[in-house]
Amino acid sequence: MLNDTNDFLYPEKWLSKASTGERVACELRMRIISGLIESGTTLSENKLAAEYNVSRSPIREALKVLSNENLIRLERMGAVVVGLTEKEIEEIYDVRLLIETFVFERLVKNDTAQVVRELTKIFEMMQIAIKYKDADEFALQDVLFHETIIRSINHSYITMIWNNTKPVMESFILLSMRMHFNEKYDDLSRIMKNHELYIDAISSKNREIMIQSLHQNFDDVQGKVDDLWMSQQMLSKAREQEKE
Amino acid sequence: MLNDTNDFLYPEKWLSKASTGERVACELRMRIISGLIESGTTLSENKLAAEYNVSRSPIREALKVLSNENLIRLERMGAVVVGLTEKEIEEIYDVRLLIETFVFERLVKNDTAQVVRELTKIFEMMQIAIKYKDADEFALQDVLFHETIIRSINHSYITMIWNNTKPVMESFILLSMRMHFNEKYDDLSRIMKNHELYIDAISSKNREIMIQSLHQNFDDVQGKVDDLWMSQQMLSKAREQEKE
DNA sequence: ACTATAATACTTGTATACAAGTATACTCGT
DNA sequence: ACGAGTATACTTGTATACAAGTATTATAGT
Repeated sequence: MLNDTNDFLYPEKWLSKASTGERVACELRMRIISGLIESGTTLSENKLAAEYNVSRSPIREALKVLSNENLIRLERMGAVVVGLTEKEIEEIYDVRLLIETFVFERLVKNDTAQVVRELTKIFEMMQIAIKYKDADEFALQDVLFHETIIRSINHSYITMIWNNTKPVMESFILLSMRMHFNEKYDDLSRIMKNHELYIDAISSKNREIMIQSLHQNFDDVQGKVDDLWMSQQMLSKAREQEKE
Repeated sequence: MLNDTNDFLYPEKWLSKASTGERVACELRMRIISGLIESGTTLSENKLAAEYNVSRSPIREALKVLSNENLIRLERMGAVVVGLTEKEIEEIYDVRLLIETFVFERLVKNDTAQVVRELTKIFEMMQIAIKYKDADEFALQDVLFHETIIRSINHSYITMIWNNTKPVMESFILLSMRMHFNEKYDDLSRIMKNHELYIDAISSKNREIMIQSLHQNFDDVQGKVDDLWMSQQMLSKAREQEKE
């Protein structure tokens, strides 16, 4: 109905106790970021409600959420899809760099034993995810890793920023991981190395290592951008074929 | 009905083409930040709808907004007011410092003539607001000043952060300005001096001056925190008297 | 007096209904 | 053929209705 080849892009198991509105938001987000819904498209509440077989209430809720995330622009008549270009991806990582730097400066003033413990656990979960080639789980843990760092300083407004950027980041990483999880083991080991570096930096409170790992992050992002671009290409090709 | 002595805290003229939901959000925000609605209170959609004589739809919308701003926590039964303590105010200014520093680093790479022009205009508007003792207008222009700086670099996610922090900041500054506008002319001139410094820093692209003005900002905030505290005291006294 | 259970009153989430406004398309007059 | 104006089909914003679930209170049994 929505898309013959791939009804739901967002893992349903992550939506166990989510409301209809959240589900729609997650699904729409994935469809926008993956390029399945092209930038510039105008979405109508009624059409979406019909498409997803729900009422306008949850649709409105979802659109508000996506609007907060800068994925759509709520206009007088319809919601215009903004989408995620390379520029936006760079910008979202600007923000992550910004807040993670801030968080690090706070972290080094406190006892980091607890957070290091948590991060190590997540790190090991990521290894298991790799072992069983579970791209979705890996993406989930990857995002959780950074979330754990950010939330550890109990800064309500930094947490707020994270909450607003997380969904887009999560969807983006999810798509990217699905794309190259099975082939590019080199990249994965590089990502794991970098996460190890993060833990080291926090554990030793060493600013130099932190800067190094943040920089490596940028390289990872570049890879992810390429992946997303590939993903969007593939999806649009699939769509073309569907039309035929 | 809402409050015998002061029906609306948020300037109605700023809500000319706002929806009911936005109005409710603005009003509730002011009531929470001013301390009229105490932290820990549980708000119910039905009660709010009855109180404001509107349906639950705009109330729900407003609560979602306030939840995004960390002023309330949406729980299973009711929305719990978090409020704005000194800690949160410090944190919101952490964020502003963070993003304004980031913006400055971007700004110095571009031509700043246009933004300097805009800032100068706003600066003059602020002077007029002082001249006519219009605290609300002054607060509006003050917020607009920073918004202009932040939006000037066209960074969608930095703008997003601004959009999410702006309402709280605006309400906070509004209350603070109303509190001491008539007495403390010294503070006002200090604020104006600081804004002049901001313009100088951007105009000359001088990092030293920028840091100086950002630091002065902190002093201003300290004053504002005192004002808010005073304001909350006064309002709660007024409430006590009302009860008698 | 106290506990367990049942009834009740409240909560949110979703669906539907309605009103006001806007863009599109069509018709009529020239 | 073409422009003005109207009709129509859409849009959102708000109100209301309903359903499912939760906390509270009252009641009954011991």
